[in-house]
This record gives sequence, C-alpha cells and structure tokens, in this order.
Amino acid sequence: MPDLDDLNHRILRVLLRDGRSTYAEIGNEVGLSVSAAKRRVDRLVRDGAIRGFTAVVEPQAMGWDIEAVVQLYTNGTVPFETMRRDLEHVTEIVEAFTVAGAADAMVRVVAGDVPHLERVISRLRGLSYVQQTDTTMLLSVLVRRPNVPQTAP
Amino acid sequence: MPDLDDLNHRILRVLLRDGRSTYAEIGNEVGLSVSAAKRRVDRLVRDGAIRGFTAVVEPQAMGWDIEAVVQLYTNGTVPFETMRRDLEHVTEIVEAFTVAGAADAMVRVVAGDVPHLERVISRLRGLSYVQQTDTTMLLSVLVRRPNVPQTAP
DNA sequence: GTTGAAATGACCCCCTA
DNA sequence: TAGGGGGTCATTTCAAC
Repeated sequence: MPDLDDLNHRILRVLLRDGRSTYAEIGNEVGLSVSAAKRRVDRLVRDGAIRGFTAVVEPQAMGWDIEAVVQLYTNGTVPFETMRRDLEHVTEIVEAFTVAGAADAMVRVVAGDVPHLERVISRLRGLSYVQQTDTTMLLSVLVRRPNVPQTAP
Repeated sequence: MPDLDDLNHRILRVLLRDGRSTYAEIGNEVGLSVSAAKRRVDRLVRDGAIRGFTAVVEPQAMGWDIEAVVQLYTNGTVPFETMRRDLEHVTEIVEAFTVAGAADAMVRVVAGDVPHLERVISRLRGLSYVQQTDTTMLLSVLVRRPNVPQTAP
C-alpha cells in the first residue's frame, strides 16, 4: 500500500467525513472536475486505499449491548493464517490484531448480552492454541471516530 | 436508543455492507418502495441509530503506519466529561472507552511513526489525572470489519 | 410522476517518460 | 508515442418534491 499524494489525502478526508459525498462535492473541495474526482475515487477503491463505504451504526440499535476486548495468550506456534481464519469465522469479532506485549492477540468483541459474551469467550478459549484469555469489558464510549484521523500525521 | 424492528435491522445491514446503497437497492433487499426506504433511513439517521456515513480507509494510505492501544490508570476521581473532552482533543485517538478491569480507560491510537506515538503517549501521561499508562502496539490486522456484526445477536 | 441532480462512460487534450 | 491524468459533454440513473 503506497502512501499517496496530497490530492488523494484530501479526497480521503472528505470521504471520511461523509462517505456519501457526491463527486461534485469532492471535486469542489479538492479542485477537480466531477469526472476527475470520480476517477480518483475509483482508483482509491481499486488500489485498496478505500476498503469500502459503510454506515456508522450505533451498536445498541441492532441489539448489540455489550462490548469487550479479549486478549489471547497462545502457545506461540500457531500460524498467523490459521488464527486469522479462525477469528474471521467468529462473527461477533469486529477487530482483531496480533500485538507486541504480554498477550499475543487482542480482539474486540460485541455481544447481545453477558451470556452471549460468555459463549464467545468460551469459543475463543476452545481454540486449541489459545492457552488463556483476559477480558476487559467496555463501559462507556468516550470517543468514537472513523478509524483514521482527519489530520495529517 | 431503542432496539428496532427487523426491517430496520435489515436496512442497517444493507448500509453496513455498502454505505452508498441507493434507496432503490435498499428497498429491493427489504421489500419496501423507494420512498418508504428513504423515510426509514432518514428516521434512522434522525434517531441516532445511524451516526453517519464514511469511507473505510486503510490507515497506511494516509500515512498512519502505527497503531497502539493505550490503557490509562487514573486517580479515579476524574469526571467522565472532563476525560471525554480531553481525549476528544487528541486527534490521534480513534476510539476511547472507560473499562471494567485493572485500567480505567482504553484508548486506540494511530500515529505516523514511533516518535509520533511517543508524543501522543506523553500527552496522555501529561493529563493531571493520569497516573500510569500501559501501551500495547498492534502488529498485524487479523480481522477488521464494520464496528457492528452483520448477524443478529 | 415529473423534474432537477448525480453518476457514468465516451471522447479529446496535455504532459511527460 | 504510449500512458496517466485532466476536462467536457451526452446518456442513464437516482433523489426529491
């Protein structure tokens, strides 16, 4: 994934702010014609810089009332791809990373209620290479933004 | 935030999959006319179930190459709103929660490089009520999905 | 439904490797 | 001179009333 020129950064910023911006709006903001703006956006999608477009949905609105972060301690020999595939199948996982620290992976889970969360944790503990889990329940949201800041690094 | 009927859940699922779905597409999927679909979507936005629409951008594409989770240990007396406001101002924070566990808050940070991350951590440690921080660097993404599962709880 | 706005694709121009 | 952008215009599709 190459870093991109300033024009593309500005286009991405517009689309982070509003994923349904029209090409005319994007073009106005960054100084391009409608079709040039569309070409750029199509290209960003094709190259994978834009993974897609989505609604930002309040989890409670869909009956997801519990969020937790589960840290996984593994036997250390599990192949990355095996773990990725296993976690992918757990639909309650919205994000998962390998990490540098005490644990080996960190997983963010949403669940409908506490028993549901318990089932998800059981399932994670049932993975043969998972030796231990450490669950932190999330209480209140302090900040929630698009997963990329709107400022420049 | 009320839980919603099945039709709204299905609409949300369509918009999670593609935030730029047209009202005609939504209507087809869930069995509504174009204008009924629009009414529903407008209502979901107005009621806050849909917070907005955004592009899902690969952080590296914008020069954000480092991700970390920072746990904050506080003096325990800081008002929620004070902490929320302080963290809100740190643009490198993409998510922050109060948590039940050893730490008091968990913050997800993106940064351009390691020195940048270090500056962000310094800034967090500089908050008067933050007594200690514990940083976990994220290495690889195993799973990254819209922040709500597409299945029913 | 009708009417205006947006998206899309065809076509040509310019610059540069 | 081929390829990557960019602009303009005509057509189709969508949104809004």
